[in-house]
Order: sequence, then structure tokens, then C-alpha cells
Amino acid sequence: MARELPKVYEPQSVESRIYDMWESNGCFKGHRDPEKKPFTIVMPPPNVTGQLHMGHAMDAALQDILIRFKRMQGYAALWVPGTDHAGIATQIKVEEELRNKEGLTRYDLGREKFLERVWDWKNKYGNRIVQQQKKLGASCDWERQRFTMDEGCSKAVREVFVSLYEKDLIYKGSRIINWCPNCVTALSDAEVEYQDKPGHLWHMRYPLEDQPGEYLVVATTRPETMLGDTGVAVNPNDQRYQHLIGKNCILPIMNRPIPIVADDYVEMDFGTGCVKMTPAHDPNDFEVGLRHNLESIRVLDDNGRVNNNGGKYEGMDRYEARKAIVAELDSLGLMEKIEDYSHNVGTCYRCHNDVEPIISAQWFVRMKPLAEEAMRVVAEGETKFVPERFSKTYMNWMEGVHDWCISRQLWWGHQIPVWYCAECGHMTVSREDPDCCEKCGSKNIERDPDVLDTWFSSALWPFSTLGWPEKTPDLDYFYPTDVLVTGYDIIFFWVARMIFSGCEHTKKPPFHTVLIHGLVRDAQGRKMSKSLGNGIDPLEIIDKYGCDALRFNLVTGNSPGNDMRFYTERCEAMRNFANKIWNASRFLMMNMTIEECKLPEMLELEDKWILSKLNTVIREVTENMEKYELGVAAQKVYDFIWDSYCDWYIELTKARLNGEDEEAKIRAQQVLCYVLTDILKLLHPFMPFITEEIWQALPHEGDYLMLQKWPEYDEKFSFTAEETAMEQIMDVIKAVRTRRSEMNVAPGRKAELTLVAENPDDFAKGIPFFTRLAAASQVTVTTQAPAVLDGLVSVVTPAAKCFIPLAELVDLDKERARIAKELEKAQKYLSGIEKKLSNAGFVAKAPEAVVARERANMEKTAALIAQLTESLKALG
RNA sequence: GGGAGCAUAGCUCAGCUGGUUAGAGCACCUGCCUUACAAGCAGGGGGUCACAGGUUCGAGUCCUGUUGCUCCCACCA
Repeated sequence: MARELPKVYEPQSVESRIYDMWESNGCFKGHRDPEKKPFTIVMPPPNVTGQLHMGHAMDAALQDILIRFKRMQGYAALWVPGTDHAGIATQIKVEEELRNKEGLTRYDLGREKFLERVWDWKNKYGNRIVQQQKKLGASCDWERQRFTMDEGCSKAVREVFVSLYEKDLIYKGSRIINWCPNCVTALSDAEVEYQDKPGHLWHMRYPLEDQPGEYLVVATTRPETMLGDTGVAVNPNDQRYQHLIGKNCILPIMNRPIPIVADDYVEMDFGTGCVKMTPAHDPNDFEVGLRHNLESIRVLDDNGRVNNNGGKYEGMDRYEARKAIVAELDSLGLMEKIEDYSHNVGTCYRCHNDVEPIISAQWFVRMKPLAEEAMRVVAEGETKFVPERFSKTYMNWMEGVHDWCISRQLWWGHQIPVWYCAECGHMTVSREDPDCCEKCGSKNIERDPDVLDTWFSSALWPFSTLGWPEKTPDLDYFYPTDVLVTGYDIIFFWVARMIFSGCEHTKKPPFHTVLIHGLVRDAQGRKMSKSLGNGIDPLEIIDKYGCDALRFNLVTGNSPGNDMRFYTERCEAMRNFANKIWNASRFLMMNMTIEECKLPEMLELEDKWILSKLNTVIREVTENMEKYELGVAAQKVYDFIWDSYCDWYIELTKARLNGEDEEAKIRAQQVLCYVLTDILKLLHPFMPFITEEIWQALPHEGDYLMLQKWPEYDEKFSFTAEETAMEQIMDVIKAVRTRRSEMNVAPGRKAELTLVAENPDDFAKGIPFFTRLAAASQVTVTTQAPAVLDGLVSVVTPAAKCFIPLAELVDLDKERARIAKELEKAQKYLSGIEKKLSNAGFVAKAPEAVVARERANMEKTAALIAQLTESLKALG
């Protein structure tokens, strides 16, 4: 006997209880099972700084849907959760707190003490995000929770660094890198965000050395870097400057001679055709400088201030220096003109300050050799992107990728495992902390103070979390993982790096599928952000509408890879859907006298109809899920539940449930219960909580819905003929309802229904339904139209014509117009079909089924037209 | 400069490999508290699927071009 559900659906009271039940009974655990195939997902680790946002919610929802689906399909499902130390982001937060609360900087505390603070922070907030993930219903194996700086991950990082170094795929070098003067660290190319900003193009005069009074004019967007100029470049083919090539000009303010060189890099028709060269502060100038042996003079320090190479400007901030230098040049009569000019400025992706290209000694990963294999696995389909178009994004990036700058001048992160010898200068690169220089044996060694880019450890996540570099049974069984789910915004940061890292270190791509989703935007289509204050907190939505509604909202109504707008109203709609299922279940439970949900031997027409529809939905939904079309799958489940099951099937069973026949009553319950059980299974990945709660209240075998077997298509439930027959009956019900509604018949006013059809047997089974759903007081099914039509209103469907004695409610003119309109529509449709069928090409080339369907439609429509014509005639 | 995406009902969006008279949610109109559900039921209005060509028996769906928006990548000072 079923337990009763509370009258009102309260997601809050259901959700935490259900989650605890699952967790305390080990439902989330990923076991190695030799009988099963593994299915593994590794979660994109959220930052420990983090507060859960909508993006996480979507990510988690998609992953959880997949993992629950696969678990039910009988895979050994494992979802490994964890958090990322998020180097810069976390360090900034902790420094901020330190400054605000204690007025201290990290230097005041010192490295060791500061790191203790960061660990405190991590312990405090790392757990918060886990709790929030749980509120989303994430069925991760929490016992396997990992952190990118835990022992295992650290070991993996060491191993990777050292082995790459040994293979000459990691090197240290002085290069132009992106430097954030605010975060005081180097950044990788991927960490620079370019923004179009309004600026100026300053045209500055550089006097020629040998020709007093003569000068050339250079155009620049960054006048302050002129302090470090070591040359001026012109295009070798530029006739205007031929005579100057090889000569010198005098750098104003600094008053030093700098050479005029010819280089193809310079475009003749931009600016003046003369470009000042600052090799230490511009990547292009750096390249030109290499070609022409120009000196590199760094004029900005790590904080973005002019250094001691900047003469009297030493100590001045870069933007103040800009103003001052422009003013000085102007006063010297050397500022030719200033134009407005909008250009792309690189900014730090964390703090959004302008990035400064500077020459600096940093560690790099040599990308070309690694990129090759990473491109091959995608090109050959060993790793697929869904949607497919993102593989192009990935390939384009990989093709043009530069070496990856991995060292960061931070304290929070994996410290680089390199020790410098003070005696001989040798670098000891080691898996274990050495106590002396491996070359000269000196104890006077000092470790590289820098740490690695956060993404260096994130890149190893799929295998470091499974035990690599050890050869663990887990690694053996669960690796390579299956699907990676993430937003398109971190394809370069993370996905690309995981792929080449997996290929290089495990010789296998880390997953076969990358499921890419878009961003969750606000209702106006803007990115949700803290600074705009337009973020919507998923936890608030959960509080109000429930996690099930939130999840359903996030996966329906958009297609993979596309951004979606978040509408609270849609959550409400989804909550209403949950409520609908709740009440449908409650209805069944109120009527339930049976102990188990087994199908009866004898099935009524409507039973076969719903079972056949269910069967189709099972097939389609499974197919959609397997193709990662989760939104489409969810929509189909939604439609089936609301339309087929609730609006039709439940209403159809009421005739039996309220009738006298006890056995019929039981059979109705059985089918209701059977179908509901399958519905709950189909819906479970999307709405895990409410489905589990209802399932627990129904008669069931096994302990948890989440561990039940996913329904499968079964040919024996394909009742095509019954589906058609039932739908003919439903057509009559709909037609009568529409007619009555149009005539404003009071709902309480029942009326006799005479139904005329060629095959009355087809409709005999519909009699109880006409009574109940089409407001018929009495039903006659016959082959003969009534002899006297006076006082009768006709209602027409392709298979039947009905008469209702409500003529006094009819406005004859309106009635004629209505029928005429309907007739016109039908005739238009019919002529369309006729045209198709008279087309020899169509009949010859279209699939048989399509032609057959058109033929059937033609007959149906012709019948309808006959009926309508007759009705029109009867009206005179 | 290169690459990608989007344009379908008043709004936000589905529509998978081309095949019923193009759908959903919200909004709107009408009538209903019908003992599962007013967080609901029944009925209804509303779209020449951006534009122009093409392929095809057949195009919202494929191809080409045009227009208008997005986004990503890229070293033009």
C-alpha cells in the first residue's frame, strides 16, 4: 500500500532529507565493478575562493544528469569532486582581508605565516562550496574529494614538472611576457583579456643626429615607454625614409643616439611610417630588436613605476610618467600632434588592470611538440567536442599556441621544484627536495621562490585525482574518464591543457567527450557579475523554488554551447511542473489499494495508448540522452508527463476508478502506478529529489530510485492500432469541447451526444470518456445520421460526426462563417497534399512511409471536407 | 585581419541526420474553484521561420550571397 504524500509540495523539506538519505547510504560511491563498464566524470574544480554561482549550478546540473543517467543504465558511475587552489584569485582575497582587517601586507607576515593564513581561508571556504554543491543534488563520491594542492596532486605536479624538464619541454628563459603590475606577477597569454579602450596616438618628433633642426616623427600609443627606446624602425621600401636608414636620431629627454633601422614589420601607411622601438616593453619591438641587435632597456619596475633607467622620471607611476613626458615633449616643441585613437589594451583577467609587456626570466612549457598530439586526438575524433564546432575553436588555438609561461611571482601555489646553487649556479630540478646541489654538492642552494600557474595543476586533474603517477587500480579502471562538462570560456585555460597533459603523461586523451555549455546571463542578456550586481544566487532560487526546478530550468529551453538567459519566471514554471507531478502522484496514492505496481494481464484501450506512448518516449529520451541532447530529452519527459499522463491518461482512468467494477479499478491503478514509476525514472536525472521522494512513497522493489534500472524500449508495448483508435476518440472529445466553448455553453450543462461513424465499434469504448470529458449526458454511437437535424449542432472530426442538441445557442450566420472557414482551411491543406501526390517525383523518390502518410492524410481530410460540406448544406 | 555563432509568436527560446497543417514557457483573450493540482482545468488569438538566390519530389532545416547583431582569437605602433 502506498504511503500518502503531504498535500502541499515543499521542495525544501524534501531535498535535504533525501540528499542525506542517499549520502548516508553510500549511493554516490563509485565502485570498481568488474561486471560493469565504468563511466567517469571529473568535476571542473571550483575555486576555493568561490561562492557558488549560476555557472556552477549549470555545470553541476549537467554533470549530475549525465552521471545519474549512466548510473541507472548500469555503469559503474564515478564522479570525482574537488576544489582548486586558484593561485592569484585566492591570494588576492586573503591579502585583501589582511589589509582590511589588520592593515598588513603579505610581506609583513612573511611567506610561511602568510601561507598559513591562506590555508585557513581554504579550510573555511573550501568546504562552503562543497555544501553548496550538495544542495544542487550533485551525486559525487565525496569520499574521493580532492584539492589541487593536496599530497597526491602535489606529487603529480612534481612528477610532471620534472619529467617535462627532463624531456626539454620545460625551460627557463628571458622573454617578453605579460606582467600585471597590480598582482605583481607574470601571466600566461590566456590570462590576458584584451579590451578596446579609447586612447591617443601621440606623434612625437625625434631630432636627427647629423642634421640639426631636422627630425622624424614617430607615432605611439604609449609615450612613456620612450624612455626605453633603443631605435626607430621604418619600412625598407619606404621612399620617404631611405636616406635615414643606418643613421641615428636623438632620443629626446634621455638624449641618447638611437639607430634608425629598416624592418618589414613596419607598415608604411600607418601613422607616420616610423615606429619607436622599445624592445623591453613590446613584443613586436622585442622581435625587431633581436633582428637588428637593439639593446633592451627596461624602464618600468615590477609595480609599474619608472625604474632607474628612466632618468628623472624614476619612481613615477607609468600613467603619471605618461602625462609628464607628454608635457615635457610639448614644452620642448617635440609634440607634433595628438590624435584620438582607440586600441586594444591587454588587461589582467583577475584584477583588470592594464598588463605590461616586459622582459623577464620565467619558466615556460614548450608547446609545439605537445600541441601536435593534442591536435591529432581531436582531429581523429578520439576526443570529441559537443557541439562539434568547438573543436574548431580548440584547433585554431592549438595551431597558434605560444609557449606557456607557467611561473608566477606568488606565494600561494605549487612552488617550482628547482634549486639554484650559489656556488656553481647549477639548477637542480628534482622530484624530492634536495639537500645539496646535484652538480657540485654544495649545500648553499636556494629554491626558486615562484609558484606554478594554477592551471598547471588543474591540467592534471583527470588523472592526478585517480592516483597518478602511481599505477593505482582506480587509475587503471576509471581512466581515461568519459565526459568533461564545462563552459566554453575555459576551453583554452583548462580543456586544452588537460588534453595535452593527458596525452603526454598517460599517453591517452583524458576523456572521449567534451560537453560544452554556454554562459548563464541575466534576463537582459548581460553577463552576471559582481561589479554589475546582477548575479542571481542559485541558493536563493533553491530556497524559493527548489533545486529540482532550478536544474530543470537550467537544462531546458536552450541548446548546448549557447548562452542562456536566466528568468526567475521560468523557475516558477518548473516548480509548477514539479507540483504537477506531486499532485498526480498524490492522486494515485489516494486511490491506491494495491501492493505492487505490476501490469495487469488485461489492458484497456487507453492503457495500451499510454503504454505505447510511454514506450516511444523511453526510446526517444534515451537516444537524446546518449547524444547529450539533454534539453530535448527533458522537454520530452515534461510533455509526456503533463499532456499524456496528467491531462489525458489520469482523466481517462477516472471513469474506472470511480466506477463499480472493482477489478477494473485495480487494473487502472496498476497501469497508473506502472507508468508513473517509469516516469519517475525518466525524470530522475533531471529532478532527482522529488522523483526519489515520490518513488519512496510508492510500492517499490529496491531501496533507491537513483539506483534503479533505466527503462528500456520494448517492442511488445508498441500498440500502434490502439494508439490511433484512442486518438480518434480524443479527437471527438477535443472537437466537442471546442464547439461548446465557442458557443459559450455553460460547463454544467450536459447534452446528449449522437456520434455517427462508419465503424461505430471504434467509438463504443469511448462512451464513458465522452460522458466525463465531453459533457455528454447520454451517448449514442451509430452509423445513421439522425433523421431530423433540427435543433442539432454538428461537430465534425475526420472519423466521426457528432450531433448535440444545442441549436438554440447557435448564431446561424456565425456558424456558417465558422464552418466555411474550417472548410477553406481543410481544402487548402487537401490541395497541398494532392499536389504532392500527383507529383511523380514525390511518389517515386520519397520514402514509402512518407507517401503512405500523405495518402492517409488525404483520405482523412477528404472525409472531413465531406462532413463539413454536409453540415454547411444543412444550415441552408 | 582570421574564426565561430545568432536572426523562428509580444518576450525568451526549442526544432536531432531535410518529410504531418512550425512548437514550448511566459504574456494575452474567454469560460471554469469539475473531490490530484487555481502552482490548476478547458478553449482561443498570435509566426510569408531576417533578405535574395540555389540544390531537391520536398527547405525553418542543406549550399551561396546580402543585411543586422554577438562572441572568440590575432604582435599594426
